[in-house]
Amino acid sequence: METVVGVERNDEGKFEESGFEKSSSSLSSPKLGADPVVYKLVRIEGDGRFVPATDDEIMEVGNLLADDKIEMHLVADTGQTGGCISSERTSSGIPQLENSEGLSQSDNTEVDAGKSNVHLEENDPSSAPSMNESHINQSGSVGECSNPPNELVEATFGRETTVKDKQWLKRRITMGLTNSCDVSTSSFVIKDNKLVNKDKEENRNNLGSDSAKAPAVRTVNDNCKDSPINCSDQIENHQIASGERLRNSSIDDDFGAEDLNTEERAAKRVRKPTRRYIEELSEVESKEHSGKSIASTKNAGLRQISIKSNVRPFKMARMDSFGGSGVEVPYVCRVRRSRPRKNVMALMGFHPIGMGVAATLVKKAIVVHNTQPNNESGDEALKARSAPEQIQQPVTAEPEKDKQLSAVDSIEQGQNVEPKHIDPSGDTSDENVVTVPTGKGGIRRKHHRAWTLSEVMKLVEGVSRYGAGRWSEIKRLAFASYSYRTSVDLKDKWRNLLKASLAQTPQDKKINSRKHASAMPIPAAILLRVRELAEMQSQVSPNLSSGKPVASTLLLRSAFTQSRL
DNA sequence: GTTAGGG
DNA sequence: CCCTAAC
Repeated sequence: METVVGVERNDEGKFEESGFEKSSSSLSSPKLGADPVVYKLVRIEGDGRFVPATDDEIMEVGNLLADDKIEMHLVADTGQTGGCISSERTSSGIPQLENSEGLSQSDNTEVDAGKSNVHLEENDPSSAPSMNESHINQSGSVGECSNPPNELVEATFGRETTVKDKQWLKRRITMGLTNSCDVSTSSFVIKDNKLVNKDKEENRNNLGSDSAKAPAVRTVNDNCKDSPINCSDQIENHQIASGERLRNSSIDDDFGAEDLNTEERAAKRVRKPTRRYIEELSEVESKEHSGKSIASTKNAGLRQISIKSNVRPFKMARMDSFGGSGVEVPYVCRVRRSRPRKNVMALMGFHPIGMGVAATLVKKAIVVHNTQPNNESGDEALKARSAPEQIQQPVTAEPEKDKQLSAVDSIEQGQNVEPKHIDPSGDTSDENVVTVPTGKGGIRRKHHRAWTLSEVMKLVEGVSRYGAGRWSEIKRLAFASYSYRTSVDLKDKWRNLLKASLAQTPQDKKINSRKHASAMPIPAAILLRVRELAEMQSQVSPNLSSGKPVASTLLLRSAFTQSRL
């Protein structure tokens, strides 16, 4: 594939943004400032080397420039997109001439600040070149990011373009523009005089004394800034990274889009796909594409992520000593940190014998390790909680912890041993077991601690007092004695309560009637209260939420004492 | 370090 | 309950 690209350079060979002048035949002779810049047309071969453009090519471009001024106007708009995206390198491997910052900062071009007013007018001699140049500029940068402009570039500035193609192209361009980067004329900074002033002021602010030298192209870029949402949204479809960059850069000094953005975010906290999600996705993808070459240029970015994260788990055996005896413990090392227990346990399942031994031995070890277990210190609890994560860390994991953990896992998995004394956080008033072997071999989580009614009560009360969302507050004040409940736990529990309360109300209380012997039936009164609170909090603005415990708390209390077993 | 949300 | 992203 070969592409014809315009490359501008001054005498030193340094890339500059500038006027337009072709080396061999001058298409137009912009009377720019004192700094003469040569604009060269070159073709870039597949291997990335420059080849001087033939006269034909040059003529081609020239015709285009001459014929389609209006098109060029539009093209300039596309150019903004290019400017906005501005990747570091062109798709063909040449270093990008300028990125948007470069453009805005380049002070080599003498452009009268006032000129920017007329910059976009069709007949302005200086406008055409600079716009064209911005287009060309874009030809590199956009290549990676969005497809339609890419087509445009290849067709238009490739040398094998038929007239017919061009016409089609025009339509494409126009349509693409209206769709992709909606720069409505009304919001055109340039044409509207007031806005122009504003714009100029902005330039001045941003560039300081350099404002007078602000290159014309910057004006073009500013257009994009005025509708960054449209731009960025479009772009994000193609490449998130670029979109992000654009968004960041354009938000900074943008005035119009501020509220739009906040509005957009106010709705809900936006989360980008989690690593797990990506990984899982990549797993699937990699299965599908296992044989194919990975390096197809499109989607290269995404694909790369896939590749990186697509690290296969591998097993290895490790000699570990539990309570003095050496036991070979299968070990899973995944780069990705995620629920390890399942993996480990699954593996364990394949080595029942070894596991058995390990389990028993480990049991000992654990007992030893937990000689001082009965303190309620939150630290202990937290340590115990977070400990399992270490098991998946490669060999570097601290052996002690590791031991302990694998041990716990084995026990869990194993023969229903129920070492209550393992309970890391000691026990509070009414205690339940750490591992609850549910009838058919299912195992409750190690750290699982069923919510007692009293806890639920406290939670509800806390929420009513401090408001949902102030989890740390609630934890600190209402759950001071329950060290094993983290604020996250509170939050989760509240979420569940909410769900329960909402699910329950429509169909009266089947919950109570049903025999949930194991699961603590939450008294309807509490659920009711939960719903009440939820409603309140959703309606009342958060600043009022710090209000009163409300009388119903008392009712709740009585309800609780009654329903207590 | 906290909070929100998905798993 | 865990994990992770957003704040």
